Amino acid sequence: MAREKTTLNPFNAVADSNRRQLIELLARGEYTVTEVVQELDWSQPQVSKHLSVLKQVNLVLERKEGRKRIYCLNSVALKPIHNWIMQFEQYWIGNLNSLGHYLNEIQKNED
Amino acid sequence: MAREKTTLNPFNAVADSNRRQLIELLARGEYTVTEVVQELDWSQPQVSKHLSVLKQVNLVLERKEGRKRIYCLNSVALKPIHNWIMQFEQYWIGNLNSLGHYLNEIQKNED
DNA sequence: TTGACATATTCCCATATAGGAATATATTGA
DNA sequence: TCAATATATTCCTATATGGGAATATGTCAA
Repeated sequence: MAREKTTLNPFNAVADSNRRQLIELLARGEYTVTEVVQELDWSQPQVSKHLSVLKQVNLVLERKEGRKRIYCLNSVALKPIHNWIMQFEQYWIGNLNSLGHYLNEIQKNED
Repeated sequence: MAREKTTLNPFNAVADSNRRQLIELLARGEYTVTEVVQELDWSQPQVSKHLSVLKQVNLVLERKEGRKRIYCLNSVALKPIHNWIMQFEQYWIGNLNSLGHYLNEIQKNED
């Protein structure tokens, strides 16, 4: 077997750092392919291809206007990642917050 | 070029659904390779290889005990994903929360 | 030392990229 | 119709998988 397809789900689509950068850009508003090309200094096919991957996992919305296509982030499609990562949030709160850690220790000693 | 290495960062390591499942298991405590094999019903090399990837991005901690190796989740290594995803949380709160949406509409009409 | 157990590593292969270059498609305006 | 603009697609290649099978490494116990 090979790796899972990048178009399988947001986890795979977002693994690529260029696509994360593109997502961050599109979070700021609507962009034309040409505008993305100018903003990120990528080649035009590179932009179109990355947008295509994001479109296939519903991470971007596409709108036609004349010969232009306008893209924007569909942030809701990031929720699966959010939901998955949130189940681990509890684990590092106790580990990193020194006050919390201190309080936990006190509580332990009170038992 | 090819895809980014799975061992480049947690984003790439976590893209694989099997590794996400393994992470969920290890969040529940300490596991031996053999115990993971039994729990997930994977082959032993498969488990060792996936653990190796997770180890290289610091997502698991490894401890030796006799001929056994005991692994557990290093949840803090998930924080980069958490941090990245949190910057988009604001966008779907307004979109999904119907009360929030309702209030936003009211506010609009007041202008 | 030897055998059994626990784990890691190597070898192999089908598969899927990402990016560059070239080209195709679609739309507009003259 | 034709040229220009905007975007998508195809072709190519180097690279990196993930899993199975086989094997190597390490450690214990008798």
